[in-house]
Amino acid sequence: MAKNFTSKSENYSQWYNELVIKADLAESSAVRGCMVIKPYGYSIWEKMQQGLDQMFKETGHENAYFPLFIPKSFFSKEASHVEGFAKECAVVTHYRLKMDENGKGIIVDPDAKLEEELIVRPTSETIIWDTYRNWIQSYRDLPLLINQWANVVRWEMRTRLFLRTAEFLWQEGHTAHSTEKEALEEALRMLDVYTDFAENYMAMPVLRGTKSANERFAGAIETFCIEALMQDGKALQAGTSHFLGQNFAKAFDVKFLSKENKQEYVWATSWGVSTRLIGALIMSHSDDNGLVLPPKLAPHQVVIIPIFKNDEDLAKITECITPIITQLRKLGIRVKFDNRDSQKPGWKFNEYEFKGVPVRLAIGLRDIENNVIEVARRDTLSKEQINIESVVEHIEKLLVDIQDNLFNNALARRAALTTEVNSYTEFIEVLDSKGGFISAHWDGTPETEEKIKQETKATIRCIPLDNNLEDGVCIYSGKPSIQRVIFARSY
RNA sequence: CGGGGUAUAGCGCAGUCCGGCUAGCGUACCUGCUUUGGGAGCAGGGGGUCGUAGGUUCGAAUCCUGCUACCCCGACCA
Repeated sequence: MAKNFTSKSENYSQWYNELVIKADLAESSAVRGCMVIKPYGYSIWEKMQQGLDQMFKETGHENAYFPLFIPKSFFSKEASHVEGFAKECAVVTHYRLKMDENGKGIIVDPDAKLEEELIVRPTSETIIWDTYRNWIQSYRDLPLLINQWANVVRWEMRTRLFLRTAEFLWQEGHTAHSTEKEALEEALRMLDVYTDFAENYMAMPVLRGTKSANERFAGAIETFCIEALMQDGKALQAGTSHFLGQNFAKAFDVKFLSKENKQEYVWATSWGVSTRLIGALIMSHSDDNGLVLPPKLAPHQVVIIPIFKNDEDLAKITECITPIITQLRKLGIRVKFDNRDSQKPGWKFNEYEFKGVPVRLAIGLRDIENNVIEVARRDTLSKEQINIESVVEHIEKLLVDIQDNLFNNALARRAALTTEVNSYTEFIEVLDSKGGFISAHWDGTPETEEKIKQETKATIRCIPLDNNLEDGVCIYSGKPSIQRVIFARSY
C-alpha cells in the first residue's frame, strides 16, 4: 500500500514503490505476488518489445509460441534444470470445480484429479526441446533460431513489483545449432543484442560477463549476463544468455544427421529478458519528481500543454501548434497534445513529470505574440524559449541529447560507485558505506564465493568478458588469483 | 517459510488501548461561480455492509478466536 512520497535517501524501496504507483505503471494484484500492469506501464513494455523484437529479427530469429502447461514428467529429464526450478513451481492438479453438496460454495472436484500434473511454465526449455526433437532431423534444419514472447510463473517466496513477481512477462529465445562454436557465438551475439538494447534504448550502462558456477542457470554450461547498477548502489541482473552445450539435446534426445551422415546431438542456447527491465529503467534514471524515461522508450516523447483561458484562445493555439505537431509526427516523434480543459496547466506539468515524458512544450497567447514556445526537458528540469520556426529541429536534437545525457549520467554514476579493493576489510567497508560494484581478486572457488555471500550478502555479479588478466591474491582466502571479478549486493 | 507491520470512501489516514450520539479528516469525485504561465479559491453535494468468518455484549470499527490479503526485513531467485 502506498505511503506518502519520500526521498530515496530515506527508503529506496518506498521511493521505488511510490514511483511505480504514482506514475501509474502497476499495482499489486489480488493474487499473491502477481502484479497488474497498468496501461501506461504496459506501453513502456510494448516499446521495449518493439525494440528487442526488431533486433531479434535482424539477427535472424523468428517468433513462435509454446504451451503454458508442461507435463510434470518433462521436468524429470534434465536433472540440474529441475533442481533449479522445482522449488518454485505452480502445479495444476485438477481440471474442474463443482458446487459443494454441503453448501460450502465452489470447491475443487476431487473426481477431477489429473492423471499427470501440469506445471505452469517457470521457463520453457523442457517443452520446447521436446518439440524440437521432431523439428530437427538433418543439418539442413539447423540452426533453429526461435524466440517466444510469453508469461511465466515462478512461485517466489518474496516478490517485488517488476523486479520479482510470481508471474512475469518476458521473451525467451531457444536456439539449436550443429556445432559448439556456432552455439557459443549465438549466446554471445544475443548478449550483444541485450547490451545494445540496455545501453542505446534504456540508456543504462551494463557490465557484460559470465556468471560464476554458483550463479549459473540451471542446466547451462556457461551463463553470460548483463549487470546494471541502480542508483542506490545495488546491482540488478538485467538479462542472461546461456550456452547450454548438449545437455538439453541429450535429455530430450534431439539429434540430427550431419553432412558426414552421422547422428549428432545439437548444441543449444537460451536467452531472456523480462518485465524486470521496467524496474531497471525506473531505478536507473528516476528522481524525486517521478519517472525519467529515455526518449527511445517513452510512450510520449513530447507533450504539448496549451495555456488558455477560453475556447477562442485554445483555437488560436491549436492553429499555431498543429503544423508543428504534423512535422514532429512526420519525423516519427511521438507527440501528445493535451488540450483538455478539465485540468489546469500546473496540474499537467506535474502529471507529465511524474510520467517521465522527456520533452514538454508549453504555449500560450503570450508566446504566440513573441513567436516562441517554452521547451522543458525532463532530465535536467530546465526550460528555455525557442523560436517557433526552429522548434521542430530543436526538439529532434533535444531528444537525442536527452537520450545521451541519461546514458552519460548513469555511466558517471556507475563509475563513481565502482571501487577496486585489495583486502577483505576494505571490501566490507566499501560494501557497507557506498555499495556499488566492487572489483576484487577471487580464488575462483565456489566455496569462497559462498562464504563471502553468507558473511556480506554480496555475490559475484559477473566475471567481465573483456577482463584484464592480473595476478593477485584472493581477498578472502589469500590464495592466488588470476583476475578481478565484480562483487555487489543485488536485487 | 521465519521476524515485524498493516487492513476504515478511488487514494492517503485518524478513531481501536479505555465498546455507546448520524464513523471522521485530507485528497480525489459531482454542481455552481470566480479562476487558468508550476498540482486554484469559495459555497454546496454524493460516496463506507470499518478485510473476512464466527464469538462476547443491551450495544462492536473498537474486546476475543479463526482465516485471508498486502507491505517491510531475511533465506530463494530474472
